[in-house]
Amino acid sequence: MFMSTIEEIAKIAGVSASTVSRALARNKKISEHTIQRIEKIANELHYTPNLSARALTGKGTKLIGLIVPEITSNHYVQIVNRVESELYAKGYALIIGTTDFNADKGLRNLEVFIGRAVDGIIFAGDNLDEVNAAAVRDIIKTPIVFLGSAGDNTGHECVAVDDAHGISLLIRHLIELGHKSFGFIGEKLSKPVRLPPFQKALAEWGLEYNENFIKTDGTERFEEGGYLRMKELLAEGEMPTAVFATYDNIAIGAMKALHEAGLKVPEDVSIIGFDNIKESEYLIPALTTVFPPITEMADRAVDMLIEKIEKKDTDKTARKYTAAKTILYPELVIRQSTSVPRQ
Amino acid sequence: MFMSTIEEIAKIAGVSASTVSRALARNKKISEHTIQRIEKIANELHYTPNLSARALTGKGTKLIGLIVPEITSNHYVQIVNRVESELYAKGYALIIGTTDFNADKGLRNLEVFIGRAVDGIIFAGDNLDEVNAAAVRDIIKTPIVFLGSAGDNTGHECVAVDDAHGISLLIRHLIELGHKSFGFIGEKLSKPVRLPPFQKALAEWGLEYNENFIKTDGTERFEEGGYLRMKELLAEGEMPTAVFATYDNIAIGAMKALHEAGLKVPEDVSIIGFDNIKESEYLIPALTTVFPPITEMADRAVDMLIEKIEKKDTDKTARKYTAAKTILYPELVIRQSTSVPRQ
DNA sequence: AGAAGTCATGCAAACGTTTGCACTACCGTC
DNA sequence: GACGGTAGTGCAAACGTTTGCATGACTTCT
Repeated sequence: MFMSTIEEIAKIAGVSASTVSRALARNKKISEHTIQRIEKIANELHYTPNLSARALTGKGTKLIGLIVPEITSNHYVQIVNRVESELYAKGYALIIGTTDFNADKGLRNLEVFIGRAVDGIIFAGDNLDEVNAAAVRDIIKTPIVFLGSAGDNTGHECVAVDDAHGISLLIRHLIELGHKSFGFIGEKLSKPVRLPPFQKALAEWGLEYNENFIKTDGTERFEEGGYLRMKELLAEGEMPTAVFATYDNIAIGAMKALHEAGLKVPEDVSIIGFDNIKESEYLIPALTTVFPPITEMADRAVDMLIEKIEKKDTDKTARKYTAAKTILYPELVIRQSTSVPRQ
Repeated sequence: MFMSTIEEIAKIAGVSASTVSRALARNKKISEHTIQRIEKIANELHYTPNLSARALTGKGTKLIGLIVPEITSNHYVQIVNRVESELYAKGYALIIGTTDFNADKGLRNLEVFIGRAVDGIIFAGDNLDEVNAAAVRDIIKTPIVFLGSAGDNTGHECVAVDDAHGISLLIRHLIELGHKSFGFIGEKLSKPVRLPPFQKALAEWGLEYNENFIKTDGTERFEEGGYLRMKELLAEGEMPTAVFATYDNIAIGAMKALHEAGLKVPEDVSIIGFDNIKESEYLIPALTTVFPPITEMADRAVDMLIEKIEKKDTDKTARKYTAAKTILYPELVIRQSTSVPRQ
């Protein structure tokens, strides 16, 4: 039932395999009558083309590879989710791989995907340099688009969100409320993308940057990291009046630590997260957070990739990289976890 | 660089393609010396076998399809995550599809996967009947294992978690604390799997089952659904002393509603969730919840599938279905959202 | 009526791999 | 020195598609 071949259809229809192939592709050279007949048979047989065979003839696999650092955080879940549904709608299937923030694994994934003859690749990661992207671009014939933060400037085709913009929004909000001392919890990364803009924003407002208020260790374990780092901050005595957690999930842990210490959010300490995960609105207090346009990011990446694939399909000659870089901007969602500082 | 063929290697090595193929498979008929030489060349060329071609010869694609209802809830995220990493370790790649709880889409996914010649399929979903699993089993030659709740008894190869057991654990816990009236929020499903065991558990303890305390509408939107349903309960006046939310995310919304109504958890109302998402431990109060062994579920499913694939590989003759059904049991994680009822 | 054109279809090669079979050398044996 | 064995390798077919080219049957024009 499942898994019949073009040959079988041909036999039943009393025509040759080529005719079936063309009929199914609605090639104009085949008579309407034959097309109808063949389509009917194909349906009855639950015919699905063998994509491996098709791939071999250079017609593409309708397979897209998506590489993400990990898929348990809300951020990447949303991306995977959106990319999958967009791709499905366009008739592509999604194959995914994770890098665990590891450059080698990223490269291996790339090789694996290429061996599987994917039609295109979306490489997501805050840290585009994880893989030596420049090299990759030159080596790979498969269309690829990068998806990440706006930090890099390596000139690849990519869609990125400007974290720095979100962070300056958040600092401005805090400053307007009257805050003067700021903490930072999160982002223990080989190449941090949120800490530098944080420092820069502070500097722009002529604000003091207190090294002691920056906590990065162990924050790759989100809730736990946030909890532990906030406890550490608490133990050291001097406290900032506002703390920026680089992910909402870190903020959750941090708020727990504050609660246990008998401190109130936002009265004693204001907290801001990043991501706007779906739980944030329902936290107590509801979390003020930076909201990157994930859906749009995913859509753009998919569109760019598909366009690239189909363009490549037509003019196989020159594969020029019109290295387009789409930058998207996050918004600030103000809720109850921020207020004017005490006193 | 990437994407060289066996032919090219053969040319460089001065041997035939078949020799290269065998050398790369470490076939004993090829001299050790030749193997070394060919492997060296293959490495230099970054050779990756074209899996489409290999698939065509019946050697399998090393591709596994995973079908889930959706991938934004914590439960399925964890499953996808674990399945992916297990599979990666075993040299397989993962292709995923979502059904959106829709039987047709499930079937289409199945067809698509088969057309892509996946080596095996994991079909996850609380509701195994979404797809007429019995029919599927007979039709499909591709190894498949189901992953879901223990509700069904259609006799497929599957790994399931016994939700009912978790629910009886939870009811017992509540009863031991002294609760007498129980609410239920969640699960607007074509075939509910948690409500019946809930009712059954109540009956077993000779407890009254109050229809007014069961709220299911709109709970497919987790936080929001929980929030709205709890508000509804609150508005109706009479309140249970304990409420079971079928997902932790629903519990989060419910707790928010209670908070806004000025009610305290657990003093005024005890709340229990289901899933043990990573945020639960850090909620205020930390959430008591039923914890299904997701990691183990995923591992078992992968193991069963791979075993099935490789067994099928050896004895191609009989493909007998030793329809094994593995049942796993959830635990109850007791935290701060449950306590003795007031008065 | 024959040439030229159109339309529908078939043939066969190609894509990259695996594998049964055949072949060559070389070895040791009697 | 002919025979069988074995180790190493090549040939060619097969997997299911797609597609350029060839073919054959009509139609239409002159």
